[in-house]
Amino acid sequence: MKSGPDISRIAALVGDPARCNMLTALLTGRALTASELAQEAGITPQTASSHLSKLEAGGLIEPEKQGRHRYYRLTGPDVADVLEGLQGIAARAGHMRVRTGPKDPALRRARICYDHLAGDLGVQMLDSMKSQKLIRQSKQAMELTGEGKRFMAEALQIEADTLEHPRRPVCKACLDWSERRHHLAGTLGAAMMDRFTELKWAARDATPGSRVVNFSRNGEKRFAALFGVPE
Amino acid sequence: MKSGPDISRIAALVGDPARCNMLTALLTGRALTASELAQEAGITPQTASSHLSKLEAGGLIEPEKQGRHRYYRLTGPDVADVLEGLQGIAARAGHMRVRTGPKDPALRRARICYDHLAGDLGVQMLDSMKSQKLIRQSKQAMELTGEGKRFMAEALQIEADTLEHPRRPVCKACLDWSERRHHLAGTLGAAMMDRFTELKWAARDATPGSRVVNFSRNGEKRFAALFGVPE
DNA sequence: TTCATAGTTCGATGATAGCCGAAGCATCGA
DNA sequence: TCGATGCTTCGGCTATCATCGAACTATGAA
Repeated sequence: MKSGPDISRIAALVGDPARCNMLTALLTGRALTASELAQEAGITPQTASSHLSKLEAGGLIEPEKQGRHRYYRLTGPDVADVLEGLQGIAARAGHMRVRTGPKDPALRRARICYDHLAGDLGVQMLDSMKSQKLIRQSKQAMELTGEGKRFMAEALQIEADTLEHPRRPVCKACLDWSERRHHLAGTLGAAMMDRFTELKWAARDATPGSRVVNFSRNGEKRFAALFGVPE
Repeated sequence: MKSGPDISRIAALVGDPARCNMLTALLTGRALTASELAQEAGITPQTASSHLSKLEAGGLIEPEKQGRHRYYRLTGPDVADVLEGLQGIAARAGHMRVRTGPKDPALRRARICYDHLAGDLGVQMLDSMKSQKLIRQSKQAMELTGEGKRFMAEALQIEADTLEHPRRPVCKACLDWSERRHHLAGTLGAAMMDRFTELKWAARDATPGSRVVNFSRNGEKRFAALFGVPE
């Protein structure tokens, strides 16, 4: 009888317009930062923070800490299913709604994430390194394989021994801003980006504050020879 | 940007504990009256009425008027899907909840609905009559087929001509209280119940106010020979 | 170290909405 | 025609909760 609060609590979380805007923004599969979600919902960061902790407590989203950012994503496909089911009912009952499309193609292609490569090309690189068995991922940790160490030495003149650092892992999965998947961070990720720059395969955009990375024609070709091309 | 209220409105409908209790009560597939839903939610009929009109406006439930009762059911399987999806998420995030089982088996078996047969046997009868092509259902209206008229005359000594009435249809689908499906009302439904009583196949329970209909052993056998048995 | 940015916590405010009592319709039974 | 029952509408009360300003913590950059 009095055993009220269960499914209605979850539904009430989705029932607030601000939270709902956040969730539908996450429905694309991309993980977004708290600030981005606040902007998406049209509310201040304080309010957003409150909403986000409620959504997390309700098990609808989960955070991934990334430096001073906090990326949020949906906890699973079942959450997305429910949201899409609600969309279907809402469409039947009244007004539709169109989601805003993807933004800024330049940033999505290749950009700097602190000191390593991110964007489509960054994700592609990590994917390729995994399928080539240059990197082995076990549980939380990632590490270079013997094959991987040889590859780095031959193809990019990077000696694995020089990468060790007391407070920073060699390999680290870093959540990508434009994709839902990870790219490669850590000292290896930084060293590879450095090498790309030295080899004049790529260069950071001249515009101050821009995170865009421009690949040369030759650089893109060499990159593709090692790691393939996205899509 | 400001195009806020759509899917969150639907979710907010489910988000209220009282409304949510109503919806989960309807999740069994049975249609329930406004009063029953009020009791299920633990609120007064006034409050329930307000909730029900909101749920109806949101396209989650639809009413079927039945005399002075108002039966509500979920509008479709997609609504049930969303509710079950929410249950899954809620179960993952916290406490489960067990639904109350079915009630009062005697009433569910066979009972009087105004003047005709309802319950498992009533639903079974209409189902059987449809599959035997004794009744044809087109759009809203139902009518006896030629085959059906012969059947009534031979098996139950009911002449179809005598059933016509200026303000009441011969055949009418009536929503069953215990099942989600319809049984047969109208002058035909009433005439058949009368005949069952005359033939001593069945009798209304002696308890004052009781709606239970008791079938004799012989009556149940004869009934089953014509219309089969439920389940 | 110092500054800037991302994010959180706290407290006060204000609006939304659930709730029930009382009264009004509608339908059924006699 | 006259109650009785199921359901709805109206009005007022109250509590919940979203919102934001201000202040605080943590991480990265110079």
